Amino acid sequence: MSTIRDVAAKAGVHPSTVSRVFSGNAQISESTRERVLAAAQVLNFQPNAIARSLSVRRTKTIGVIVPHVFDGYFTDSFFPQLMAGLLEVTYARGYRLLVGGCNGYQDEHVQAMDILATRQADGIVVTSSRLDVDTVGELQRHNTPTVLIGRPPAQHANVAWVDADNRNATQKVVRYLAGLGHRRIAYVGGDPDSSVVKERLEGYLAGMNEAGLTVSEEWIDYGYFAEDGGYQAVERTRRTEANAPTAYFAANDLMAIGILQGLKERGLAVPEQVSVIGTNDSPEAAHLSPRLTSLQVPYRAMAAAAATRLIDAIAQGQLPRGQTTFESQLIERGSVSSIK
Amino acid sequence: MSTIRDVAAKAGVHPSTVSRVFSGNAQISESTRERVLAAAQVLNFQPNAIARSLSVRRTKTIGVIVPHVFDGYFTDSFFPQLMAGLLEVTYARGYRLLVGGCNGYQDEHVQAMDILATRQADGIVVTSSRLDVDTVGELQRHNTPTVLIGRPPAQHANVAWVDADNRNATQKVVRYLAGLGHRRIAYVGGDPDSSVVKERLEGYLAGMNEAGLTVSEEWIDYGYFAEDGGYQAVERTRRTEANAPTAYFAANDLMAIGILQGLKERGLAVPEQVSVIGTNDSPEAAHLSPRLTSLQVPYRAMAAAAATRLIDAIAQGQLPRGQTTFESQLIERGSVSSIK
DNA sequence: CAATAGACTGCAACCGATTGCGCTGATTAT
DNA sequence: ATAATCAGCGCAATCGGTTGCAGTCTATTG
Repeated sequence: MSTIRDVAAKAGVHPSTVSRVFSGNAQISESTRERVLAAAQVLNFQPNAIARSLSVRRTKTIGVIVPHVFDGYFTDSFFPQLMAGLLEVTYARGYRLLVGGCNGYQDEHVQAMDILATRQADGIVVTSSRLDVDTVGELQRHNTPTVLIGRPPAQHANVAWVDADNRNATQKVVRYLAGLGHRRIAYVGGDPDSSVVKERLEGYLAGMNEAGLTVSEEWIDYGYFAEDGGYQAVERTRRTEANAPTAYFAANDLMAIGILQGLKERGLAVPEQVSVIGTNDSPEAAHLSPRLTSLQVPYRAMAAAAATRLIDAIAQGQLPRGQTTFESQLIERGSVSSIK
Repeated sequence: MSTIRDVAAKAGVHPSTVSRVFSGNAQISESTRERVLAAAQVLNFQPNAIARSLSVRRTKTIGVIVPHVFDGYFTDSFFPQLMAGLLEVTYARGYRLLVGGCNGYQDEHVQAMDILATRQADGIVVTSSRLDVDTVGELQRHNTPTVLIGRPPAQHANVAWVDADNRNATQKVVRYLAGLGHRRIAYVGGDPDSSVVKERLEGYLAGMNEAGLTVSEEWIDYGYFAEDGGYQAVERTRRTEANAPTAYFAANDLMAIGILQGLKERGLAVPEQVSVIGTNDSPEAAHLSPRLTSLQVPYRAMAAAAATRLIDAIAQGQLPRGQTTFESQLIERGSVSSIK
């Protein structure tokens, strides 16, 4: 591989001139430009991005950590949409994505810090916020370009984030269900330590309250985002049939599928006897029977917005700011009906 | 951010000593090690990975290009499985993944070359091989660590690759269908310019031949991996009902879903009247009705193998070699029945 | 015609690590 | 007691670009 000095020698100029020719932003006479380009051509010269990064202290890369050990992570539609949104804008802006695995929330934090501390990326988007690991706090303390997908714990008021309207959307779902006459509505969340799940729970509680419904502890369960968790949630929520929910809201479609399955095995018809609403509008939702009504969260748009905000900030040499909430949309299909 | 020299100054040693302490592989007395570590501690020193990369000419990163403009790419289960497999091993080996978008096959080639030429990654895994863009050839010409997922065109015999047994698996599927009494079997491929699709077509032809069945041109169609393509494929393959296929094999589940839909609209019952087999065993396959029989291709394992082979080669400072074929497995569900 | 303003390009000091070589002092072998 | 060995560490060159500063040359202005 040839270097800038090889080209300089061949073209009879100083290396700095070659550099200027390739970085574009300098006054170079047409004749020397041509000579340099010709020399580069025959030497098959390509500037070394690593050397450039070292010099300009910019990598044109943004980092993202994915918890590769959670199988469901790749099955759920969140991940593909996240990547799609991220790539859409990184590509358009001439950036690339540095993706690292991690084996849990604690490690996500370690990996994120590592990527930034070692200057492998210009900024990072972090996708999970859990209350037990203060990733956000440390990221802030290090003054490092970060934008979250998902709202941070309250103590970090001025981090940049994009988020879905988890609380409101859930409240709306409950309102919708209550409007159809449902009085016993179950909330099946994912990981109870994640902030999304907490926000949704708040929305659920608010919605129940708004509708004048008292909630029974039995209706609140956690399926940890897995199909089996949804399945078990129906067992746990239906100990006494008199108090059993007539509607379920699940924090993703995988759990909703588990719920559908559990209901079916108990001989309960959906939507005639029990209604079910999932979240994420994953590809399979439209193909289940009954077709699953699902709360569509615009993850792709959120990811794109996050990347845009991050890259804008990096370009201007400052920390990202701003916080945007995206509206979710209920995709009504066939898994919900009213109570007569 | 502090540098190795800051630490050296504070610890009263030479920068090279600090370097040796951090890279681990050198004789350093316990006392100086401690002093250096202490100094690093208070200065919050983290070695700059970019500088290190420049010096050692290794980035601990492997590249992969994803065609982010194809919507279906993110909906299909190939992408998540690819990433899962790649991350699983890159993580374990202390590598990270550099992901770049691209807007088509030609651009995939450009991006791949760019990542390598500019030394942003130590190697690359390329996922598509089309005959009209000679990515593989150029990659080889540049002597750059590459492993393909998918078999390259015949002229590049000694590239490293992992692939599914596309030809054989398809032949087996046809044999299976023929064994059930089907005589008019359709093949609905994806992009006809991709080598996977060509291999599958060969397998299809071989299977038909083996079963002593003559194939009608009308049974071969291309849905370009999209649901709508599958839908249209049934229109095109059923011009004359007398010659209409009694079984469909689709190159992914998305197209199979389209086929299911098209069949339904024509009032054809699956599997009673027509059988359908998809490919990829995507999450929705198990939840369709009828539940879709699908050819499961072990993409995750293939990706993991590709990454392993690549990293092994990089670690030994040589080019990856070796070619492995993975067996696909037919997951039998409810969309196939025999012809009486 | 002298002075001044650009336009080009070279110089050299970085960016932040790594590493072969050599020196010093202590330990072990003879 | 001397020589040989080796652990431990410093020196300085190197990886491949970038960029502020200054010098040269040409063109323009008064």
